Amino acid sequence: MNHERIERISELIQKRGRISLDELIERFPEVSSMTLRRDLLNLEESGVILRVRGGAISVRELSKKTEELFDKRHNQNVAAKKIIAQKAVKFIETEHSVFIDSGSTALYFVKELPDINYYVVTNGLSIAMELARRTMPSVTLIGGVLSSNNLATSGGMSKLFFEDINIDTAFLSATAFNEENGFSCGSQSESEIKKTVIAKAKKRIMLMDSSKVGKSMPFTFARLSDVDVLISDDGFPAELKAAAEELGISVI
Amino acid sequence: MNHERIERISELIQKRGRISLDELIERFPEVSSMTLRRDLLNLEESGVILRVRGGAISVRELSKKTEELFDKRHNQNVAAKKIIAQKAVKFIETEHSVFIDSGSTALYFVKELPDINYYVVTNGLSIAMELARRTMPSVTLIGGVLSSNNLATSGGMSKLFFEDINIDTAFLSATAFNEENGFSCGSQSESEIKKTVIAKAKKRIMLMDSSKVGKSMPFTFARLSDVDVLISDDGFPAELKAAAEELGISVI
DNA sequence: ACATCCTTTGTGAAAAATTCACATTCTTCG
DNA sequence: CGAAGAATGTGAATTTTTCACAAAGGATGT
Repeated sequence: MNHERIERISELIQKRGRISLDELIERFPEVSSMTLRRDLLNLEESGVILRVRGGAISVRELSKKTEELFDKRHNQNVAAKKIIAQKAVKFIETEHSVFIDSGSTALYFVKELPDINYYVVTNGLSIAMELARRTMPSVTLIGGVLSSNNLATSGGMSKLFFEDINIDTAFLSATAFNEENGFSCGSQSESEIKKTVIAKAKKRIMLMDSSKVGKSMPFTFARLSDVDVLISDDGFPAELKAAAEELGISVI
Repeated sequence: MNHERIERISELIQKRGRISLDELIERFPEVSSMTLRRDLLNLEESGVILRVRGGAISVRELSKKTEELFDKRHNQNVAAKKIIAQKAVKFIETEHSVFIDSGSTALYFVKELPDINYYVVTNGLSIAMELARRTMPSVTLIGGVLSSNNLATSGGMSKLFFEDINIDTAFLSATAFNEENGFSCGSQSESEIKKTVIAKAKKRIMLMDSSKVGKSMPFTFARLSDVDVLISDDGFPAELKAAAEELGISVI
């Protein structure tokens, strides 16, 4: 068995996610199709790939698929969130210290983040995990009690943390917004963190897809006037946009 | 398209992980094999399964495979770690406050943990994530700078955290141990946390598979005499066991 | 109720992919 | 060098999948 060829095939599949036998035959004209089949069988046995009709698929590719599936199930409005994320990335600058809130919109945001040098502070575990894969940004996690529904830390300890931290830009998210109650969320301790961040940050950017508008949650942590930039999607109500701009907020 | 049949097929595949077309034909004799094929095609398009020669495989099953693969690659000594984990679980008591170190042995440990009422403090993201799935234990995450190689927080902020925290039992892990340098690890800040924990905890339990013995890392955080219980696997050197027991440490 | 349209299902032939068994070539090692 | 064993090639046999079209079923509007 030619080990080098198998290795090359494996790499190819890892990189491309999926490959057809026909393409393998094209790329390795020096061996017969049967040999390539046997190579794939080999790789399948070692658990790296899965043979499917017509070729093979990388197991890693598959796990990515699972993630997407999971995403779709648990997150509404994926399209809107991705759009918001892309708009928000433009506000990232090198050498800046940024706070990133927990929440699923923020997760899409970090997925878009460039691999450049800045400092991230967050209370969201998923955010931290995602960023840990990168090389560049330094990530500081706010400590505290972990709430299992949103995988974010909060609580008295967390507030203590902020005393020594400076934040240039804060990317915040909210569970709900209406004109009467402003931006609100579902837990007291979470709202405390958000308040602290708002007080600390030089620039406050709110990421909120339009499905949150017109709703209300128990704990208000900010008014419209507390933010500097509001990023949303196409479904954002025009009258609210006007009202925000009246207050000097740029709505994107 | 019969939605109910497709649903039943999907469930079957989810439960069994994998199914052959022949078996489907047996289970659904009221429809033709072509229909079943079309059902599978459908499910594949919606991303739930993957069709392979002769049948189909659940995507979830595949991702489980990936995890195992990942485990094998990144963790040596899985068997030993599982054994250690099982032994360690016996030291958990309700209403206690326990610290769980970051590290892969600890991860196996939390997977074994019962779903009862106690308080967990940890600096390991994976640990926190795993526990967040459970209902019972309350999890407090130590804040600080996240190091991407072991997904643990550490640094000056972390130490501050411990001032208000009490720990009944600490489950610690080490990257290396030898008689000269004691228990050691690869980062200064990590060793600071471990030291703090050791100073705070009433009972100190070290989880260490035997492959770590006889090695040394740059930063020592504890001596043999600093721990109360040492949990390892069968490969643990008898003379070291004797030496530890001499010091009043119970070696399990 | 009936005709019409659309969707789902069934059928068997055609195509494609995969396996198999055996021949051949290439290595390696005594 | 020669024999044994591994790797590869070949073409036929087998299996699986696809395809195209027919039949059946169901909804809808007149």
